[in-house]
Amino acid sequence: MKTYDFKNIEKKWQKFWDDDQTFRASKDHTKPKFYALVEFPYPSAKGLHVGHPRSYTALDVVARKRRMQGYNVLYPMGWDAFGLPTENFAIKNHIHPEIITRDNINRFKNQLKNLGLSFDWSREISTTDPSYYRWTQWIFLQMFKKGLAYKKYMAVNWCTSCKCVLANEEVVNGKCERCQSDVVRKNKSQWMLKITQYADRLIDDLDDVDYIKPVKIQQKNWIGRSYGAQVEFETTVGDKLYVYTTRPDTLFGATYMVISPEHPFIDKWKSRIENMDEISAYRQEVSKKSEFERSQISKDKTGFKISGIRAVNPANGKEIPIYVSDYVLISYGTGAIMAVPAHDSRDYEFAKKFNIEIVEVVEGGNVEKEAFTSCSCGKMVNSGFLNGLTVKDAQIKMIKWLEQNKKGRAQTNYKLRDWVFARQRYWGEPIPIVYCDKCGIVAVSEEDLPIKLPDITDFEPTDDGESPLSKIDEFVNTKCPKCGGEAKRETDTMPQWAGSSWYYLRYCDPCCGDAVASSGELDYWLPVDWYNGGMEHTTLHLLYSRFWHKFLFDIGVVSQKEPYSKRTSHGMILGQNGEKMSKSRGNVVNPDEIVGEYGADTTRLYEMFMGDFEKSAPWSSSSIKGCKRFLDRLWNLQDMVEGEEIREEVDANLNKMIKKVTDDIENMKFNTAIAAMMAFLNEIYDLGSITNQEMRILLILLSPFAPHISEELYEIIGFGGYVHEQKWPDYDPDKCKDENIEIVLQICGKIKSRLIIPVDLAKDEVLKRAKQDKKIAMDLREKRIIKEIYVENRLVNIVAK
RNA sequence: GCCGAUGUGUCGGAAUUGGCAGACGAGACGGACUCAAAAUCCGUUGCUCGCGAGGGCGUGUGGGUUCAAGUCCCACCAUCGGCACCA
Repeated sequence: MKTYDFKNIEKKWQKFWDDDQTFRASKDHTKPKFYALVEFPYPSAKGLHVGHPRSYTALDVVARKRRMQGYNVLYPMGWDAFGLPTENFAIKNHIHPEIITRDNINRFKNQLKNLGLSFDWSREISTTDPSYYRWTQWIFLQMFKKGLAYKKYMAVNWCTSCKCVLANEEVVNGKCERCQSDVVRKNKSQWMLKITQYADRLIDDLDDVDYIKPVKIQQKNWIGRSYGAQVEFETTVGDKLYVYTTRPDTLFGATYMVISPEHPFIDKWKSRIENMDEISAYRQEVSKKSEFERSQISKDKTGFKISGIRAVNPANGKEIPIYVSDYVLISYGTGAIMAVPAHDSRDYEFAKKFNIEIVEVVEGGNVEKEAFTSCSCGKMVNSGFLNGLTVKDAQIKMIKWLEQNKKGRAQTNYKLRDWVFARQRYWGEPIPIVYCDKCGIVAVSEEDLPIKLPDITDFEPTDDGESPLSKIDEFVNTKCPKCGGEAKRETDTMPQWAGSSWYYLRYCDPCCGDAVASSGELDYWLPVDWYNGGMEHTTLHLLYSRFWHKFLFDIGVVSQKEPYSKRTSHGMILGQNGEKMSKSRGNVVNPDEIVGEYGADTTRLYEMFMGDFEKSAPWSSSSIKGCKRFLDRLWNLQDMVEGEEIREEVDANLNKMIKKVTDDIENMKFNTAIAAMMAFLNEIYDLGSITNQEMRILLILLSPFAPHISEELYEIIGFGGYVHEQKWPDYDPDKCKDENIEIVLQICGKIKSRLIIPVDLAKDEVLKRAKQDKKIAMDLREKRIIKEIYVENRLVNIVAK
């Protein structure tokens, strides 16, 4: 027997699979399909992280198993390669991002190939490829034509040191993610995508997909739909103020109003505001604060009362004061609120500080001490025609009253904001838009796509935060597609989330030249059957791509409402010390070293065995040895093969193992599937030998996890053919049962003895035998039996006094 | 503050969904082989009392339901993740 030379064995099979194109998805559309997808990586300079293979191996196991079960499997891989880190590296080292990207991709690809993942490399894509981003731009154009892409003058995050605009996700605790300097708000005209138009569908269609619960909950919370009412308040200047409230039932308790410092009402009526100096100073002060500072000082409420103007509570006609305070946000609802201090803790705090009247309208709490915010109990008081009603009934009645009296209406609101879809950066997809003095904002014509990134050498953004593209005259100056006159190109590029919003479509038909993908391929492969990825993408990538898909559904590009029918998530791999892996903590594990030392099969096996797939787990450099040992023991089995057929004494456990492994893979219980195979191997070692058929089945079951060693042993033992072409074994449910089983005998729930009985023995007979047991009989001698419980094939419990 | 997840030996983790807690792996300890070490193989390994047969305790804490609770209910504590003045 040769030693287990995993290095050469793994190289040999990786080359074979490559040459043979073993894992190429078939064009045969008559076969049942299975589309498995993992999030394509950002090819960073750091190389592969041990976390990547966890997700990739998991779906690789599923994909390999499904192929053996007769499915036409699509398991593709590609590169989400536009983005900041590459661009920053380019600026620093004066290397073109394209070159950096190419090198990083090569490195990543090499690392992935070393793991023996069964990707269909013939469908490899990169978001930075012009033939790919042509269609990213095309989708943007369709959105623009449908009014879903629009420009808006708005506050953006501005890094004072980098002199550039940052995305929200690039701002950490009010500081620039890269240089740690302060981020302030700056007004700028930005491209936006109207994701809010899809808010309802993005929530409601979650009912039709199989996503793990936390993902659905997080998306729902992020979209933040709430039901309430818009209410009209008259003011003493004759103008109206509108508010949004989820508690119209408490309208009688509204003792003041608050408008946000940015509210246009202030400027409109500044001549009537007697303390405008005070208000202006306050607005100035607030505008200087960053969003971060504004949320940090949330405990202490600030603000000023507007003198000279008062509002009228529409429910009771009482005049109430209007305040300006930054605890009211201009970006949510109407930028103005009706304050009900008795039943809202923020209003309560504000009212206490400014000595405003607090009127209880729902009884059940103690409004002397704190706001009573529960709306599940209590009756209405001090509320005119609502008195005595429950909160629920009062809400319905108040909305009806508002509508009848034309003072308001039912209204639904969302926390979700439109998507800021522009970056003043080089390394992204150019936004295919032209500005013409005559025609305004004009879409580039579709035949001119892709608008390619010009080849430049200076990637620094300009001092005023414009994209580096704005410095390239040949790029900027163009002709208007409409009138043919002089025009200028948009120089902003798309955010990194653009390319990843539709990549799963491109895999279906990666070379298609006249559409995102041909409809025949899309109809066959979609939806993605199983998509695994990180929880951190739940409210960004996953939501964005669902939005794009729904848009593409609306314009007839795809014929399914949802892109992914199943979404799962892997837990993070932590460092040995249980902390998140990072360079600064010095606990990073390099996958190349692990593969070099133990081999790809052991690495794959360990990543699947280390714990519950959905939970995070710390890396252990000693535990991985157990997986290596298991493969060594498997390797040594080749000398223990004797006999042909499955032995009777092994049959039951073999069938149990097949069932366990088959079910566990589908349920992502990879750790227990491996444990079952380890237990089987231990049993074989106890017996001292294994037969051909037993070995064959063991190798087939193990092959999705450890494909190289499985192929090699399959060849060495000489079964003929390759393990990956074998049919996945079935199990016989009848054989999974043992003939005799041990049951537990309890008295009053305490285990007293055990008994071996034939399986499925009748209850009466079991109880009879149980009572004949020496210990049980002894124990029962002085007692009276009250109850006898028999749980089939499991236990007997006799309750006696 | 709100939402979500988690809490089981020395460690990673199992437990057919209410039915033998600790599968499988790691580590540790003992033994075999070896001049020796590594590797390998064979044992032991939740805590505790007892020489022993055997007993008691045990799934974050406190209560409850049940013949039976890691699993269900109530209250609390801790850790992690997300959101955070969203009216």
